[in-house]
Amino acid sequence: MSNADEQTGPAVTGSVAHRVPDLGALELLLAVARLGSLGGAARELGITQPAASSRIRSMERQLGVALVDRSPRGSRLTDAGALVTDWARRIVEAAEAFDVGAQALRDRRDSRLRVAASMTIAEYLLPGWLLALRAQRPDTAVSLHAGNSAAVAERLLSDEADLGFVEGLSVPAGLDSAVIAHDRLIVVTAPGHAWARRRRSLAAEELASTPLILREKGSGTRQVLDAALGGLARPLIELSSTTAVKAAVVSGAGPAVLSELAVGEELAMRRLVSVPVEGVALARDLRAVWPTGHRPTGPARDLLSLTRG
Amino acid sequence: MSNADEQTGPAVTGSVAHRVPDLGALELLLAVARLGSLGGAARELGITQPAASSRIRSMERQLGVALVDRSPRGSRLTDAGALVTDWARRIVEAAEAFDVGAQALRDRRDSRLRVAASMTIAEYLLPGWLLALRAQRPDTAVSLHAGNSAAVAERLLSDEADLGFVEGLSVPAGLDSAVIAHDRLIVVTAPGHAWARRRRSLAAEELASTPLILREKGSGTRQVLDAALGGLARPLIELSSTTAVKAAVVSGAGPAVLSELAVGEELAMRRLVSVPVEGVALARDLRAVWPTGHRPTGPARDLLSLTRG
DNA sequence: GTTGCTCATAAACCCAGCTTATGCCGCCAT
DNA sequence: ATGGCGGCATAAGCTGGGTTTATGAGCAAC
Repeated sequence: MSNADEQTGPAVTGSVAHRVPDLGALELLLAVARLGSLGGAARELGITQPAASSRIRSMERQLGVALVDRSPRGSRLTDAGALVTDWARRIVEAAEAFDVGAQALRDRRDSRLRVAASMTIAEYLLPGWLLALRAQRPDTAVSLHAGNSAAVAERLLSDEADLGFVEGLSVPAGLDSAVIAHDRLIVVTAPGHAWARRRRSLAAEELASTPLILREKGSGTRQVLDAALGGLARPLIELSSTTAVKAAVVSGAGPAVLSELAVGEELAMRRLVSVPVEGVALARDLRAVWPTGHRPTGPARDLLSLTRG
Repeated sequence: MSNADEQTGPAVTGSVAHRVPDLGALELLLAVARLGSLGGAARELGITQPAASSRIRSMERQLGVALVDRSPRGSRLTDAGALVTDWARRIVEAAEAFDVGAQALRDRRDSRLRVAASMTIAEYLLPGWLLALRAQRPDTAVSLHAGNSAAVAERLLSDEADLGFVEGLSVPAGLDSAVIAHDRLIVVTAPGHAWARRRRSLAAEELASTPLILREKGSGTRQVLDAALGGLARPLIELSSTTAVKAAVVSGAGPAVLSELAVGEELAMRRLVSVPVEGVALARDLRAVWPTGHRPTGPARDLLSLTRG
């Protein structure tokens, strides 16, 4: 009760935006870490040195932690500052992916490369590819449309797109394709779930007989799973987005089957655990596609070669 | 030459912060997506409806994309809006991890749980654990210090910390421990590297005879690698941070050996590719540690149980 | 000493985002 | 039909955080 300025919600709940420095400040911090000087970082970002100084200072005040050791001949990160900078880098990287994706979403007539992609690929893979493409060919303007396989095929065939990406079992008619990667559906649980401690693989029938958290019928993921199990997947709940499914699994509601792409980050952070399965064909190809005979050239070729390495 | 406001750098280079909506706007967008109404989202975030309306509108103007379909009885995301929202969610999640980590870094005397952790664990794993802990026990104040194994041990033994986390081959004297996860060093290359296409495992001597991008001698990762290879690791370059090593590998400079934790996200996004190796012991345990005899209780026990699931 | 780098402080300015106050539209229950 | 309610948009006015310019002070190398 010593604090009076708290009327809504319990404890520290509330928008995180007021507790996290804005992107400009985080970017500035990364520049300071890299260049070893406030003024240098300021120059790189096109602001003046006092602006940088004040911004770092207000960030330290906001966080309640000293981030940089200033000296008359440069600035170095404190130990806490190094850790904060690492966490900040993840935010900025996510922002870069957002940026390059959002730029591609904007309909521009001058696009030199028009891409059509399935939702999953557009969401998880494409931003990384576009960043790599921008690094190689900085002035390639890209436009992006996301949709299901049929929509991708339609855009390609009506010459509204130069290159497409689809995931799934079959290639739409009229298109040539190249496999660029493999995706697997994997069984995931919260780290606390009994399956998380298994050492032996799960048998197919065990998976089929256990109620799972699933996407609604008709979703791509659900189709592949049902096909692999023979139409038997038993729902514990059905949810309408991959995000909702992930949240339910993390909260311990039960196991789910999701694309490796969708849960890669959660697995890396150990928020989810993957359970080995045997005897079920849960692999599917990710393919680049283009109209039959029209081999990608120019920017499309550049992007294609990036996706395959 | 049609643009006059361009004096430094080529093309669209420059701080991403001006091209990406700020965290508050992204959080608002997520709330709109979840609640299906601008006003509802505004209420949840504690602002007025016109503020939300104006903010979404200016975000749409900034991105040049319509995000929300407004109707007199609610708002739904457009297709592009759904994609943008997915990308935005990654930024906000990174910001939440930043927030919970930064709060723990602040030295607070009233902390009910004092944690000491190695850098790698503090950077990659701890924010997730702290978020889970906050979800379970919202009013547990946590403080965090990061350092090497010896520093962690010292803080525990001098009763400046209640629970520690270390990675490495041995447990410091005077501490009890529990293995909470396993980490492996893995060989990674850019997707374009020759090794990325290998199907057969790499032999130990092949790894030892190839120049690698390495952390400097004395780093934990380097020690484990040298031990596993018998002190033979041959440097192509030596860099002083994991981040720098990753950047070098992504840019195609050569292969490196890094902790699975450090590259998990890059692998998921296919920015890096892992190369299987055989005959080399690159595994190490991640351990929770505490002073011998003093089994963790209270908040420390809560956190410990989260880390093991 | 002088030059050149570093960072800090102070004062003035500007704009993004906020609130309050209003209006319009469509649905639903009376 | 006719309120009433919930949803969104517009307009006007305020505030504060981040910016710039201008200046000062510490330390190093010449």
